[in-house]
Amino acid sequence: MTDGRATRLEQALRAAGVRVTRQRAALLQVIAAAEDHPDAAELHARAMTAGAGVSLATVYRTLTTLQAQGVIEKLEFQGEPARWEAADQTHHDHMIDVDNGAVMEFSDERIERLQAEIAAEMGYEIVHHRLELYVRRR
Amino acid sequence: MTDGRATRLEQALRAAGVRVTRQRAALLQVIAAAEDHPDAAELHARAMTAGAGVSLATVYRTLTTLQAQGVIEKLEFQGEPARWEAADQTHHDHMIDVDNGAVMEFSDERIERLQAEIAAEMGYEIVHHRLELYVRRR
DNA sequence: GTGTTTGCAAAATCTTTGCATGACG
DNA sequence: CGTCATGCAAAGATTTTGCAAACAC
Repeated sequence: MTDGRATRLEQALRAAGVRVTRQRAALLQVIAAAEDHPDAAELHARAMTAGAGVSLATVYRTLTTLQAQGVIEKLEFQGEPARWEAADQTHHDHMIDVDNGAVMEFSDERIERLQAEIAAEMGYEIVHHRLELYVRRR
Repeated sequence: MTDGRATRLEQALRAAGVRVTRQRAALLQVIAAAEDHPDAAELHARAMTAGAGVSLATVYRTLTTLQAQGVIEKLEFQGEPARWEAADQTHHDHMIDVDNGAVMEFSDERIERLQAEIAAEMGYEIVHHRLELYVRRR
């Protein structure tokens, strides 16, 4: 079975002048399959396990490229290496369990609205934002 | 004129078993005087300019210590070295102008409340959080 | 074909650390 | 004085980059 989403993505990338190399295709697969939030080293390991020869340098370059294309998003939690997630979902923020490192997603349009209001009041518009809740089970 | 705040802080540190060395006193001064959000290298430079001999390693160790004491807070904006600010103010979040790097502070109790609500609904309590708005003038 | 992308290894950046020496309380 | 802190230099961790060879379109 062919992965429809990956194929569509590849076409979009080509249309944007980004070459879909064997390495990039492999990383797209790995990212699409990820249900967590892996960092560069982890993505590299998964691509290698999947049989795709890719260098870590290429992983980094590819992540930058895919981010510029809006295909993936970069997450930078406190003091950890950057993590990545597919951007094909609806917007959400993250909640991190400080005891076990679990990362959960949540979204709240009231908060989104308030952020936009606050920025507007100060004469700005939001380009992007970052909201992370570091939490503990109660 | 003596700096009342710095003196009180030093007493609190000593009470907590933290020695107030010449280097730490100098850094406390520099941090108290800072009206911006300097990183370790910048704090080091300011301390040196002020005539205090301090090594960069000590600056890093001191920042870690002061953070553990709740005296300062660590800010980690996207892809920059960590910045620091005195913790003696009321809680606030940050807004960063993506065009010129200016960092502004803001606070909104409605957002704070919503965050706590969301965490509670999922069975968690907030240990700390991070909210950054990357903005552009409109 | 030809301009992009890759791999490798080296470098860059920021931060931490081991160990002998110095100094705070 | 005993213990904690400092300085130095070396190491760590993550990410970036120069350059020649390989590849996508």
